[in-house]
Amino acid sequence: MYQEILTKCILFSDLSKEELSYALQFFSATEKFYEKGDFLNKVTAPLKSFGLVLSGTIQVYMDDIDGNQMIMANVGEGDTFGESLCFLQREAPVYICSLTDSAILWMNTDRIKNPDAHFTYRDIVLANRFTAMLANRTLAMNDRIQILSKLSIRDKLITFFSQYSNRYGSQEFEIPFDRNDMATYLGVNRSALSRELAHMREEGIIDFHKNQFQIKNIFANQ
Amino acid sequence: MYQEILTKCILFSDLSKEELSYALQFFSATEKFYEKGDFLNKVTAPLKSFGLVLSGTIQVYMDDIDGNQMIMANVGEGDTFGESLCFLQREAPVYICSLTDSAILWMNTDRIKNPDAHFTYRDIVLANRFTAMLANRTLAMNDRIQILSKLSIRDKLITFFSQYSNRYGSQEFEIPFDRNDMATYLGVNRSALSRELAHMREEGIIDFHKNQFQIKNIFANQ
DNA sequence: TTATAATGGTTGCATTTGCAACGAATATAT
DNA sequence: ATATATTCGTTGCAAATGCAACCATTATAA
Repeated sequence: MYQEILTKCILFSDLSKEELSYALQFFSATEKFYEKGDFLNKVTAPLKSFGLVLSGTIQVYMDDIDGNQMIMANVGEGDTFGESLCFLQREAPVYICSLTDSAILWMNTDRIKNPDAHFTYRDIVLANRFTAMLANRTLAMNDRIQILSKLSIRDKLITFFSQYSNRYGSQEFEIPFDRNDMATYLGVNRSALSRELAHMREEGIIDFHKNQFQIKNIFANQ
Repeated sequence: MYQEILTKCILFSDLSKEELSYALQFFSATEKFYEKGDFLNKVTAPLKSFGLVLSGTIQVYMDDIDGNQMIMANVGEGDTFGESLCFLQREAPVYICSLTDSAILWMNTDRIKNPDAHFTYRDIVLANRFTAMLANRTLAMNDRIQILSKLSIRDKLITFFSQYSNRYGSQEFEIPFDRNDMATYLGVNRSALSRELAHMREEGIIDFHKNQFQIKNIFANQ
């Protein structure tokens, strides 16, 4: 049922039915269901598993030094969370909360970290897929850091748009955020973001409608 | 000669002489020397290796959409670069340039990605060390994203300081940046950073001398 | 020593941006 | 259908911050 979602994850993409079944077993995959508002972990214990969101949305956050909550990630369908902490068996004061009703596929890396004598070629391939997942994660985080490092909203937007444009090979693309999440991703205030988007549209640099954006002549001004 | 530097890298820490030798061979390690200003890669070709800086400092950057150069990383002694791109064999328009005279240990992940029939237990262990390196990298990038996501310089500094304080388990610590690099890391203007640091000192929240910082009562105000 | 470069602090100013409040439009639930 | 919640844009205002220019101090080189 969740087949399509699984195949979106690099761990399980392009596997035969038999291989998929083996992979799920290799990562000790078990499905669990949560209701809106449920907590997925105990803060006191280190993460023994990482998760793949099969349906719904979950949020990872930690308490800030001044008591506020720092949102670390909103994780939607097909995306994973906690891989690094799980692999490193690192303790971290993170809370994982289900924003909607959700289904999570919990997995662990025990078979990678504690290989037995029968570690086979396909085990190595699966371990490499896990590594590739982390590598992809660092590249995605790097993209975000590029954006966040820009000093002005305008520059952040230009970087953000050009990344999407490159990724899709097109001047026109849809982004997976609403304005609120977009502002969070860019690290700016929502209304200031709206204002800057309006300015850029006035200047003829971009056009947009809801999540659909079009780059017109981003190089022209500035 | 570079023994101490190697052992700082998770790939090579706590290895016997014999194991170290095997690890170097496993990653096809070869040393190369560069002069200040030398380029370490050809932009047109994908990265076939990742690097460990044995001495000196190198910089990774790419051309921005508007022709400016985006600095992606300053890599100092003992730190690595290009692991993700190398492992994924991903092409990316990055420039790698030596800021000083430098010595680089080039390595690759061929033995991980193309395991032969004799893939042994210690090969698995080394592959896992590589994975752990990536996992650590994502955690470090996450810390930086936490900081960059804050909207004010004050909040960025508070987050930055509390990370260091947690890491060293002390209210007093030394940071590895000069003011310029610190401003870049925090994603703010250097003089604005100096100004905010001065304010925080006036308010008795922190004290500092050069790279030596002391948190006094960061919780008090705000 | 002297000269030069690098580093860090200070400040005036213009601009940007966060913030709050509000309203319109749309979506969702009852 | 009606009510309610969500999303998005707009705007006035105050505060934060980028920017540039300058100076002091320290480090480095000649």
